[in-house]
Amino acid sequence: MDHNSGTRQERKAQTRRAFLDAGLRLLEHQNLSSLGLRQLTREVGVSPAAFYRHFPDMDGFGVALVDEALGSLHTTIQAVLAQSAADTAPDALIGRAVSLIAAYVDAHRPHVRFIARERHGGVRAVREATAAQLDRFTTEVAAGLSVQPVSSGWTGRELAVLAGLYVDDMVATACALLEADPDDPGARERILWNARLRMRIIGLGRRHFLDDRA
Amino acid sequence: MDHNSGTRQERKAQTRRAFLDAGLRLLEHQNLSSLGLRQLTREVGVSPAAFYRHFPDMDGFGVALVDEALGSLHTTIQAVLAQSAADTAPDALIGRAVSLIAAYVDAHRPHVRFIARERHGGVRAVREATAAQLDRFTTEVAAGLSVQPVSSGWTGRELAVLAGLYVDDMVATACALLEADPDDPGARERILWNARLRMRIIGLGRRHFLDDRA
DNA sequence: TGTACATCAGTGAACGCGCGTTCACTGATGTAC
DNA sequence: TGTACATCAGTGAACGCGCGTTCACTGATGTAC
Repeated sequence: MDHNSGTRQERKAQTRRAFLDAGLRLLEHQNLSSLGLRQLTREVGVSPAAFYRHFPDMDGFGVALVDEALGSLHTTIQAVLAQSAADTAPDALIGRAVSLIAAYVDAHRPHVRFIARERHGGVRAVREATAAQLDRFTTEVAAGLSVQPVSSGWTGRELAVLAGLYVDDMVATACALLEADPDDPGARERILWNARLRMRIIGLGRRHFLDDRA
Repeated sequence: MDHNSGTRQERKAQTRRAFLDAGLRLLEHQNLSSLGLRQLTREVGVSPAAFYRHFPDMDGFGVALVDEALGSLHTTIQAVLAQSAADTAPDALIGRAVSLIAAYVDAHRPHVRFIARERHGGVRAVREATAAQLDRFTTEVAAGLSVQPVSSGWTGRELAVLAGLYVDDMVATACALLEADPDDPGARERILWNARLRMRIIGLGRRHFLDDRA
């Protein structure tokens, strides 16, 4: 560790942060289950045994990373949904949502990479933690959709499915942005164009859902 | 190896198959990048060095598994698309597509698990092989959609996006089926109900796309 | 058909290496008086 | 404020272990004559 400052518990929190940052750095190019404890402590600059002062084992470390990566997104999503509730133009909302995803991927690339990689990865505890966070997003989006006039006549279950479709679509777009070839400047724009079209198609289906049922 | 039969090259092919099967078995519960060569050869019942007679390294083994898991799906998808071209009722197609996914997941659970796990996993060669196969699916679905009357007026690019949306949606449904709690008999039906509703929403968006543009 | 040689899938021993975990420890920070 | 004791984040050495890769080998199968 560097010569840190602050109280003992502040120093401890700093080291914990260093573990999380080092983990995200290393996990850009490998799976959690192939990340070694010694490799991690080497990157942090700390002895192997120090790890156990902060996490029970690698699984526990992974769960901490999930909360780190997705925990802060809830408030952001709430904000976008609140804006959309006050807005009538559907295409404006689509643009805003897609921009939000692009900005989040740009600003938190290692976090998104980690979630994409471990969402279906080999560590059960991490899969479950990720699923729990994504379920929360779906619930929040469903709540946001339900207050819009277009949603009258939809059952709660149908709205939940629609919200899940949006969330999965956003996750797919985030993954596509991750894999985009950085040497091809058009790739990114193409993905965003595709993302807007996809949301537009889903939105159209949403608006004509009741006509179809009637 | 057991006392195999056949010519020398047939025996070799049998051992290769045993490697792939053992790999799929072990990869139900771990990542490719944490699968050890010795662990794999132990499962096959062969000496560690034998591995190198069949694959250059673990990455090469992973790529072989991708082709194994997705290669055979193309003909199946072609068949469903051909049926759908001769069919006018859109809901019949949805039911057929969802049933196809459910049947494929049931029959090839380890393959699907492997793809879900390694699609965004830590091995670049495997990610690229998976992406290539899924791109082929998207192209095939786009071709299938383009011959339907509903698609007149759509540009090739728009059709490709729509096909990508369908493919991603099917992958998401397959993953959901994998994670379904086997102790909850209703979970499976709930997922299939959701999948049909999602496809219905997308299909509705598709049908009203041109009205919207006009 | 029988014989002599070539091929090559699988063997088993050996190598050096980095792994996760444990343990008693150190010494700076915190606390009670 | 000063002193004596408690806490606890981080250390460093030690352990046994399984890893990937190499190598010369064996012996059954294949081939040429």
